[in-house]
Order: sequence, then C-alpha cells, then structure tokens
Amino acid sequence: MASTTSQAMLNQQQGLFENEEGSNAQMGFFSIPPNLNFSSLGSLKAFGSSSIPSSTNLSETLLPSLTPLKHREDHSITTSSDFGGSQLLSLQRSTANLWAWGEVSDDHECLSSKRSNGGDDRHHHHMGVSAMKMKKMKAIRRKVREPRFCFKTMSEVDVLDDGYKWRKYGQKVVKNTQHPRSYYRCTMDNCRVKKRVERLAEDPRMVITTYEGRHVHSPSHDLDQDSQQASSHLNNFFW
DNA sequence: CGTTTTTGACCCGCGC
DNA sequence: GCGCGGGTCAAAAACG
Repeated sequence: MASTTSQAMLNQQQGLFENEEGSNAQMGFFSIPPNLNFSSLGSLKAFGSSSIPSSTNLSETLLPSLTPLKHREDHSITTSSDFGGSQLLSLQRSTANLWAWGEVSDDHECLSSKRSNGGDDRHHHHMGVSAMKMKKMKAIRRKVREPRFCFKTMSEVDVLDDGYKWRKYGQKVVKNTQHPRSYYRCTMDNCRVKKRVERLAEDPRMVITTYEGRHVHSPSHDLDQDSQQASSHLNNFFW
C-alpha cells in the first residue's frame, strides 16, 4: 500500500478552503509554487473562522507566497525532475479550475457550481459526525461544521505525507468514477480530523484531498526546525 | 500482539 | 415510502 512518501513532492498544487460556516463560506483558491513541496505544506492546518479575518483578502494576507489562481486556460505541462522514481507533472486544466471554485462539501458538487442565490441553500447540511454519534448526542446538536480544506495535487501516490498519522476507516466507490474514495481519520485520540482522498475522474493523475476539522495537536511526525521555519508564514493560518 | 487495513453492513439524507 | 448514493462502523484479516 502506498504509505506516506517523501516522494510526493509536488511541482504544483492547488487548493481550496472554506471556513466554518459552510454556507456563507469564504473560499479561496490558490496554487502553490513549485518551490514549495508537500513536506513543507505538511504543516498546513485547516483553519477555523477564528483565525481568519473574514473580510480580508485571503490570498494576500494568509498566503503571501501562494499565488491566487485566476480562471484561465493553462496548457503548460512541465515534466518534472523525478523524485526517487516517481515522476510528477505539473499540469493545469480549465476544468480543474472550475472544480476548484465549486463547493467543497461534495466533490461532485465541486464540479458543478450550482449555488446561485444566497437564499436558503442550507439544505445540504452534511455533518462531519457519524450517524451513531449523531444518535447518541441527539440533544447536543452541533451545527458548527468543521472547517474544511481541500486541494488537489498531481501525484502518483494517493496518500501524501502531511506530517500527521492517519488511519483508514473506509473506502467507497463513488458513482461515475473508477477510482475509490478513501476515508481517513487522525490516529490521535481526541483529534477528530478526517481526510478524504480520491482521484479525479477526469484526470486520474490528480489526487483530491479534503481535510475536515482541526487538529488539536501538532504533527506527530516531527519536523525539523528548518522546515518549520520555512513554513512559518503558513503556520499563522494553518496548522 | 498491538495497530492498521479491508470490506460488507448499516445509517442517513435526499429525490422521486 | 422507497431506492440511491455517500459516509461510517466494526469484525476480520493483514501487517510489522
């Protein structure tokens, strides 16, 4: 099985994030420059609304080194150097960009940006808790949706090493796709962060990773001082 | 032997 | 109400 990998160096990544209130979420989309590899991204953290000044330009304030991506056609396919045998490409497509501006809550809805009026589109409530727990805590309804952060990468490996330890708890074949979606949970107890990994149907080389929740701890797999330093500007807003 | 993965069952929301 | 699709559970298997 593809475990974590330092091979998962990425030439380019794109991401999408959402704050805690899903409906009026403020979302941004960024691309990560080639000089940032995934290991340094590993210290990314899903943010909560508390840490995000909602009225500011995210791409400017939060991610100074990340360039906001405009909707555009990109033809560039850059062959990478190969990292330990795994060859990576950096490729952007307009369809991918379309996806990125969609909803995070459902990957298929990601593809079709379907929210139009800002009325009551709270119908997909999609909670991040299991049915069982939902039953148990019937009284305590938590309507606060976990913050989510989702991005896609061009990678041969499905599960990218983000510095945290994950345990797989499910796998589903989603409709109209040939690649299954995998569900992971952070192994740290009391930490209920989940992540979801799947390959894009249109382009199986693309891996979509969706994080949900915030870690209540630091990465288990320790980063050396340098890499922490290197991504310190990210740490203000992520994990 | 403890931990993780696999995988079918189960639950739930939603559309018809 | 029923069926479908997606998310999670949990027992068994696999792994180290």
